[in-house]
Amino acid sequence: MAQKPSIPKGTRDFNPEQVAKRNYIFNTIRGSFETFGFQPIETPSFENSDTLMGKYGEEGDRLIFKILNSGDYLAKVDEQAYINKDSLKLTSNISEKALRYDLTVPFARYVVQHQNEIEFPFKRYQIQPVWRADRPQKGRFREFFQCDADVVGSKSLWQEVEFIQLYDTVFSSLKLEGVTIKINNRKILAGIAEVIGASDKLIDFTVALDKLDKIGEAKVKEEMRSKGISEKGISKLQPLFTLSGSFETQIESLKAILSSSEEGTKGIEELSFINEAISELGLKTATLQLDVTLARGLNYYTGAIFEVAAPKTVQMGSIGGGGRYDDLTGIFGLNNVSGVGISFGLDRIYLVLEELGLFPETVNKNVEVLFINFGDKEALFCLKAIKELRSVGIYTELYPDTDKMKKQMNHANKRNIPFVVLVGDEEVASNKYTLKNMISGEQHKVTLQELINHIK
RNA sequence: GUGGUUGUAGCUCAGCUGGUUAGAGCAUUGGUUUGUGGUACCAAGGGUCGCCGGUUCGAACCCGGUCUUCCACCCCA
Repeated sequence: MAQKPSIPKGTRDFNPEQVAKRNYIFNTIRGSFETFGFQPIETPSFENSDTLMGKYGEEGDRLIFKILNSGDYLAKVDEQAYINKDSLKLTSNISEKALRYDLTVPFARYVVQHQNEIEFPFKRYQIQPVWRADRPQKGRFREFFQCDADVVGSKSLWQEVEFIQLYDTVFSSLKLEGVTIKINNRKILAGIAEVIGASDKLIDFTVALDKLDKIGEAKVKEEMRSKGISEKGISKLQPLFTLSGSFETQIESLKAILSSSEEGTKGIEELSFINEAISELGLKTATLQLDVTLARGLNYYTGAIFEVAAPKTVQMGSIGGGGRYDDLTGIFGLNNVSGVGISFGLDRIYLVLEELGLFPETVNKNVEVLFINFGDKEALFCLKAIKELRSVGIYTELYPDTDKMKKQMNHANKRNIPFVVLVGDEEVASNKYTLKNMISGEQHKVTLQELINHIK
């Protein structure tokens, strides 16, 4: 045998059943997006590098797939950078394009580029693959789909409220009950950093805080110390580590901690507004939870931050995330256009639904009738009938070759086709069809009309 | 990027401390049954043991490298 072909690390092939299941998720999400008033757009798989670089933090830049320039790409390389093995500089010399890393930044670029055609506020959704040069592990791939819905051009907190409802609607439609929608606000994180005198270390501080439920209080403090946050500041954080109770009680505790920070207080007001609205409106199956440790690495968020956790019975990272970004289009030259959006991780949702057995039986619409092929004369006779069946929407196939009956029947069996039609000399002569039910084994001679009625 | 783990037939896996022609189940193909599938029985085909190199009289097994799998970290959907 020739050398076995393979696909790159972190990528996957999908068989017909998997595609059917993925489409089920896509269709459910798309349906919800559209009922909430979002319209679809698509953007290219790859963008100019400078559109993407620097938007996801240092770590993000490393995980962006760069596309090698075409032609003699070494010709334009900076000699000095080459000699010094200066990868950073060399990269910008030999690569000017990169695969998209998420859908939010390309969307911001789209908004700026098409600002004169767009009627604001603009609600768009986008379902496309993204690529990350990450090490694969459970639920982490190098190519995966994101399903994003964003609104730009409105600062209203009602958008945040609607996005929480949208999450709830989608997961309820997928019968995935018990998800937790975690919410936080960047202003609160900034406020806390301000209070403890670590405003300049906001990122380090939030990254450490984010790990609280994973590595525990002691190690979080340790990490903060190693990042240069003062002991005095860390001690001020103490109330945070013991924060618990309902959304409202947590809000009250935060108010006390953040009373001296204008920004922090603003964040609290925003969260309260959203929580009160959701309490009034109710959620179908999801739970809204305040999580002050929720940070998310993407550094373009400025207001609300969302993350969705799968039900506790499954071990899976977040299955969705999002937030508000006030300045994203500003980077591309369009100021004062605030955006907020959420994302669904299709591939992870798939794994969760699979693990919990939540895919409906009927995702895969199968062929219903297979006509056995006895020869060219009979096949032509069959195709006339097949034409009729198909015209009334019955999924029908003719076995293409005049193989042995046993083989043809076996084929129907393997593919779980429920009905088989046999047409030989006898049937052609009498203008009838022998219809066999593959499950019961029964068979009858019927007319074309009876055949259709029986199957429909 | 760091650390660990995995790779034997199409699939799931055996293969003792290195020792002759590498096995099983399922799947495939043919037959018992040339107008009847699922069951049964019989038979056959299919592997340079991920790849490259090394140690050895001898390597699926030991060593090094590389790719791949899965996991933890980093980070994240």
